[in-house]
Amino acid sequence: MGDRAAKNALFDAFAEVAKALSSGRRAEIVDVLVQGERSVEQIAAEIDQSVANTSHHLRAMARAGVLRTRREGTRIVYRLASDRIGDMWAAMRDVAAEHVAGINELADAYVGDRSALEPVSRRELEARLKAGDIVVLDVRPAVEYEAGHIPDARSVPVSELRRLRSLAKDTEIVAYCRGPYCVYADEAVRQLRRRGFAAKRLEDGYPEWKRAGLPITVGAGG
Amino acid sequence: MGDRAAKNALFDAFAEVAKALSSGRRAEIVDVLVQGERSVEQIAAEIDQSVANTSHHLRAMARAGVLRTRREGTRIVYRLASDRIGDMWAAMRDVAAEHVAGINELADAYVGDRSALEPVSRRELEARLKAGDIVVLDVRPAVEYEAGHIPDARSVPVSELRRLRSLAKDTEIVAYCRGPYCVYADEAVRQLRRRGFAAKRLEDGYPEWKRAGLPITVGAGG
DNA sequence: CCAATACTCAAGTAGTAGTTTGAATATTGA
DNA sequence: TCAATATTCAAACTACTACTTGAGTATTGG
Repeated sequence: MGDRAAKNALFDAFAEVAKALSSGRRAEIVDVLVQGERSVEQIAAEIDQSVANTSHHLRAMARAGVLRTRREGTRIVYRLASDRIGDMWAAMRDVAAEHVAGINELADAYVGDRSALEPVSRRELEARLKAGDIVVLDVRPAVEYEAGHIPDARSVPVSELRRLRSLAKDTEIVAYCRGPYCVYADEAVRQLRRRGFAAKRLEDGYPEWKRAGLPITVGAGG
Repeated sequence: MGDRAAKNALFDAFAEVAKALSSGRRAEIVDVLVQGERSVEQIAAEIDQSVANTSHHLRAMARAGVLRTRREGTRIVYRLASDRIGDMWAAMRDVAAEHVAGINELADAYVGDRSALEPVSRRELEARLKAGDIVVLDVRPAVEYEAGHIPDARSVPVSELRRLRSLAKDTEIVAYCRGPYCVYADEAVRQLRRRGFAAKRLEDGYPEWKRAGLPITVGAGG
């Protein structure tokens, strides 16, 4: 008891969890799976990698314990082993945002300048939802909306935003998506503004809303 | 904006944080530094590695943003960049405890069987501290006690436990140390029981107490 | 300025990780 | 049973990581 070899083995096992998230592509995989389960092919498409390579990463992560699988016909569907993995990913992102030099420049390069989009805080959105004077749009893919969304949000995937008709021009809109580093809501806000709507984006996304313990709705309905 | 190269770079940057904790020895370094700042030599001794190798790890972690340094005479003192790093380490450990196959066996191999030590929960310790009917012993090294401890705990490093005299045999004792995977408190409880005291250990340790938002005392005093 | 102390750097080795390519396996629906 | 689809496996390559050894650098106290 208490010897070096045993301590090494134990801490190596802890480190396995960090290893499971220690490549950019694996971090992206977690970021996708936080939104709900996905097949290998879908994940490969999201992270722009070959199916074989994606499969390799997924297996490694499953071996480390952070992912679970389930078969659905010919497909294998991967999901996070638990919400705690999402918490850890959030902690990791926060640490990076606070301490990694140059992360802001990298984020800007990816998401572009957001200051014009007037991000709305969770707190503010919550208040205005209660007041009922805004329309909230969930611009993620429909499956992610169905897996869970902010109450009373309408599902309008960014790819189908053009078809949106039934909104008065003076309605205020808040769009949200996967999180602070997701560009769907930015794209949606820019598009809506070009068409004359008063649109803003939520400063983060659905997972943060859920993690904060705010109410959510599961399924297709409102 | 929103292109692949930029997204890769951003997520690679997030992954740097995980990489900083993705070896067992680095995880141990974080586990030590959660207790307070340390010099390179002290850390090397704690993790049983050469000073050169330890220095290498420390620099890499500092480069990744999770550690900060400060010079003190001829020594370089490393510390966590912020408490959020400790939160992330805790999340990692929890995920491992929940999901990594075999972690319990590894933990048992290192800490031994704990069931006989009758671990006391934070909640219970809090209540009994208020009632004032127990003695709490901080069995970590003295510097760690001074960096912060549970109010009214007495500093009795496990190495000096033999000298402990001034306790009535019928006093109930709760010992605590660095956390659930630290063996100082186990060692202390076993030793105290051999000498006829009624001793138990806190189920986790000081960092968890602090993280839970419970009151702490900083400095040498009670 | 010198010696002692504490830490970092550089080079080398052995082992591991990420990606690609092409073949192999498992399940479904006909 | 057979073809089609979805996923995994195996091999190979490149690049990186952990650790060791020995030399180099910076600060302190005399």
